[in-house]
Amino acid sequence: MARAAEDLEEERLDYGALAESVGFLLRIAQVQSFDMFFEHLSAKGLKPGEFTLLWVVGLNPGLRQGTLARQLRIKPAHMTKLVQRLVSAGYLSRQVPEDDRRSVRLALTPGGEAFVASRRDAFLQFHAAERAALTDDEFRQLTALLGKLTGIGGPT
Amino acid sequence: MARAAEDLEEERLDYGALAESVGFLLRIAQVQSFDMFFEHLSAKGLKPGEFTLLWVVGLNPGLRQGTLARQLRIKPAHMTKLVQRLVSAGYLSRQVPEDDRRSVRLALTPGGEAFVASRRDAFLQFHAAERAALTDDEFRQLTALLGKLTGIGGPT
DNA sequence: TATTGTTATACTCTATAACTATA
DNA sequence: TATAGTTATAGAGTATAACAATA
Repeated sequence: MARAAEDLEEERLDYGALAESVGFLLRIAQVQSFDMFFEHLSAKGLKPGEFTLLWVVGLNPGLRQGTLARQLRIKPAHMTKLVQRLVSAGYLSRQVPEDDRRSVRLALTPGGEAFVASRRDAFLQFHAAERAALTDDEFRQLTALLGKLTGIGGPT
Repeated sequence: MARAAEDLEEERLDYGALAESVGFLLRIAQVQSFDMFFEHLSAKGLKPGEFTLLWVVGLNPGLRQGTLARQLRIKPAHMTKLVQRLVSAGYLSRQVPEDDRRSVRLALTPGGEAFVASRRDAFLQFHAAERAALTDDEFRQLTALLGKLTGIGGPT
């Protein structure tokens, strides 16, 4: 080979079939997105996993812990620790219902409500920044396709 | 069991703006994809990160370690450990070039070549399984959009 | 001084399995 | 017996910062 200078090599590698691998592209895109999240929101004390959990519980109060774990693809063992952390922080409350005392139902505390509300704008702003790289059409296509892959969202 | 109520709760949560968040959907889709990767390929001793690295080095021999880290969005500190592991496994060789003795250039060993070659079919099969959930059109749209987001692939 | 890669520490998340308490 | 959640351990990946060698 030896046809390439170093900066050319920097710009465009040969990925072969990997360039058409959904899994690989998802991985790269997701890591980029996390970087962007931290750039925008780490100063506000937000972590993607924690904020997502609080957000979803806020919209679905009384949700069972296991249901949440399955929906967010978080492993039960990790969910336990995540919930403990957010309970300690005063954002989340746990309630064991009478009809099935094995389970745990989650809700935001007033402090949790306030925390989500105060970060809501920053989160939506980040959301908008992610859209910036795409046209409106592309954005709709992408969210629809990812929604189809994940079973989330779909026709709203 | 109050099965009806549980199924309903299980099926469709309210995600609010999160259902249209590219970052959130990427995260869920990517976790699913990793699960699928492990189902198909963990028996072959493949891990996504390691196989990707070997694959790309195989297609771009003499690649600099730092270039690879930036392209694959792997942090330098982690890249060092990843490379050490693959060198120990006998799949990767390191060479310090004369013209810049700070840098490291990577190539597959014969063992590494054989390893990638022997897993190539299983990897392409996994790749095909990921496509199965989408029509050809949707697949092309998705890879094109992710390619645009990541700067990988694009017009070949 | 800046860059390349290494080392070290800490944290997040995942994988797995054993455990409890309920059903 | 099965299910919901917990605990414990190991590992993969990331963030951060300090560091050595080289440019």
